[in-house]
Amino acid sequence: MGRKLVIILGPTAVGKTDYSIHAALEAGSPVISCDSRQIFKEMSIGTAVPSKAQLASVRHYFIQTNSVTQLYSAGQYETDALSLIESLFAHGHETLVMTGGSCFYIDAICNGLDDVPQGDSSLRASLMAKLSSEGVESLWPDLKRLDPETFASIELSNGQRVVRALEACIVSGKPFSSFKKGRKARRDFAIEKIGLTRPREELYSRINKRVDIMMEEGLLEEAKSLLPYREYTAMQTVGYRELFSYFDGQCSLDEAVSLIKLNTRHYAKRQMTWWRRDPSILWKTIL
RNA sequence: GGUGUCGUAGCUCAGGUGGUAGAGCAAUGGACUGAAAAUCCAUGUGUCGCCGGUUCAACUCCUGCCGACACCA
Repeated sequence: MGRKLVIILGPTAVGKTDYSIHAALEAGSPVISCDSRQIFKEMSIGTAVPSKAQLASVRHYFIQTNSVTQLYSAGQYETDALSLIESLFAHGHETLVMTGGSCFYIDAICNGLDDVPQGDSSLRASLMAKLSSEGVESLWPDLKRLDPETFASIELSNGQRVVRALEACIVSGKPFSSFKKGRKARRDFAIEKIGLTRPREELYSRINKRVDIMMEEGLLEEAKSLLPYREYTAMQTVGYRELFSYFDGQCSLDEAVSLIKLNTRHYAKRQMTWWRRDPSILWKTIL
């Protein structure tokens, strides 16, 4: 048999951690995490990082290795994870287990991202400033001029997308769309996707319960200690932003907790929407 | 017991000189090429509390009843 990457995916709180540890032990593989938030060392309770015991049972990668103070991205993850995967295969592994719920990151590993230039932080900052003060519409003329193709194809009301496209056009002097190859990257290993799922009602009640447990475990204190970092993009994370607004006096603690549950449910729903269109996923219902 | 206000979508509430109703949130569906736990888009039929009356027509006006709240006893 050839080299194979098994990706265990599924909505938040479905039960990926336990499942992937078992799968990894069986395959003699470490667990390669594919989670855009568990990668940050500052957060642990709110991101449901694996427990110490779980981490001790199998070698994990990309768990709490980076700082929220440093921008991380799907592109960065693609590079980092691919090189790790290559080296693990080179050291004799035949099957590797990856797990996580970050759809875009998983996609980057499976299909690759095109090589699109990134704007520097000051360019992005100025575009973002214009976005928030004058609205998306104010960015349209520039995008239309620099990249009519993208202008015609993206959701123009999505400010983040417009800024991203515009920033690529400006730094490169070429249209954002010209960087898109329109074909998937080739990987020299097989990919098998296993999707974990549960009946929606049950998933939602697991989410609600997990948030209560997080609060018991001290999420409030953790969030308070992270207040100094709140401006970093990585802190735009469910479980923290709601508590930040509680600290600001914008809502009661109960309201903040309810909002965490709600936003987590919304997140799970978006994850399912993303994966629903992927026919290559082998779904397993956990009961 | 009396008086008053209210009773409209899962929730909070709009509305109409009488022509069977609409917002926010929730919920559901969707998008997604370096912020992705982010960001964005779409979808609103519900005995307008119940029974009767007036009317061509009542959720809207009127009688009564039930329920909630407030005040007075």
